[in-house]
Amino acid sequence: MAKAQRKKASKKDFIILRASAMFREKGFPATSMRDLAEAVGIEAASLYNHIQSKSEILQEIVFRIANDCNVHLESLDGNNMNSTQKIESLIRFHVQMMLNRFDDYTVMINEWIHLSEPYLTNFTTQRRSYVQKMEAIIAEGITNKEMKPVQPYVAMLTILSSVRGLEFWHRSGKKITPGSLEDNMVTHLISGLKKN
Amino acid sequence: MAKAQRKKASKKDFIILRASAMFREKGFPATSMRDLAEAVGIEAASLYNHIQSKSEILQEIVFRIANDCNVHLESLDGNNMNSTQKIESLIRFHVQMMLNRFDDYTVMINEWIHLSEPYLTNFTTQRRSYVQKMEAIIAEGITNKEMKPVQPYVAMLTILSSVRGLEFWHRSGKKITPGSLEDNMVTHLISGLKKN
DNA sequence: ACCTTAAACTAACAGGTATTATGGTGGTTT
DNA sequence: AAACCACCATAATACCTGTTAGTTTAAGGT
Repeated sequence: MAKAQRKKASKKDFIILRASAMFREKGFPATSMRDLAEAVGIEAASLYNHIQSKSEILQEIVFRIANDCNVHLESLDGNNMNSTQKIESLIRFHVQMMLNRFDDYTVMINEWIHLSEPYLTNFTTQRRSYVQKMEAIIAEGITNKEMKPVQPYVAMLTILSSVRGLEFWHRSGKKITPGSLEDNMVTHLISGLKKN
Repeated sequence: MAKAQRKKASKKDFIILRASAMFREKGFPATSMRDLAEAVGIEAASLYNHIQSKSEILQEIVFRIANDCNVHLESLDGNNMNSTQKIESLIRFHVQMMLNRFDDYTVMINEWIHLSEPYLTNFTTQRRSYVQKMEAIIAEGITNKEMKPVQPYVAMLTILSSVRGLEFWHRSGKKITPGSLEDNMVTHLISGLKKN
């Protein structure tokens, strides 16, 4: 039974894997269950032996990633880093998420709006909490005189949006290594934030 | 006749106006012609007295904005600004586009992928040309030792993506004036780029 | 009063949507 | 050998999709 369950979970995971790639490429509404079924290699109706609905697939993709982001943010609390170090850790974490889990991360960022209730409200609430904590770190950095007196909200937006933009780097054939990409980004965003 | 033509153009513009708002909120594929017709105040079939297809609406929205961006970029050539000033002008232009023509600009950024051929290829070609010119300005700034030796491609992505992120500012109820938003953004992005 | 014209309507089409019901197959457990 | 179960396909449901055809309404010009 344990084996059977493992096998079932793995097929479901495979479906979600393919769905994630298609949702990223074409968007959630433009991806049909027939498209997805073909990519998986079965008929559309057979998908429903493994998943409950199209919506459920999106939920799994989005909340897996969202959870991991929250866990990382919480992990910053214990360490005795200064504000700048915390923000740098945050940038590096998001860049790595974007690079290592490209489909899932991009789907979360671009397709969350197609979540159905109550998941939609749940997500926006979580996100508001997340960005507020991030703003608090920046505000702290300004108080400590580590950072320029910018609006924390604008700085937060700039940082998260820059990571989001890596979606295009991924599509283009640029031959820049992930490491140098990460460093470039940190340089630009952190040195723009720090007081000199 | 001139009057009739003006009147027809104005109704078509009204349809596109409403479509732009709906495409931004729900995305192009998730917006139905019946939804749009209801927002306009007529039946779905009646839309076709003014437009040729759903696709045409998207084309008009996207290429109007794209054209304006190209015109601004070309206008930078004549002036004798240094690289930093050019990039600053570019940032301010895009921020203002995002703030003043929010729906259209956001639709261009998020929904261009749903253009049909040959418009899709046309758009991506135009965009590649645009970003290459922008990278050239940054590369020039690095050669002139105005700017840090970052990868021009990464800096370009960071800047354009940051503007894209203002989409969330617009949704949220933050009470930051457009002017201070623009200045904050320029400060963060330019000072992160400049050599000190 | 008649003709034209723009722009709205209703009805319909051909195809696509997610999803459910049903029945069969092949392998595993009892 | 019998019962079970995961897994797939086929067929069908009820509805939504962009779009076309044909008709009606209303206003403007002669």
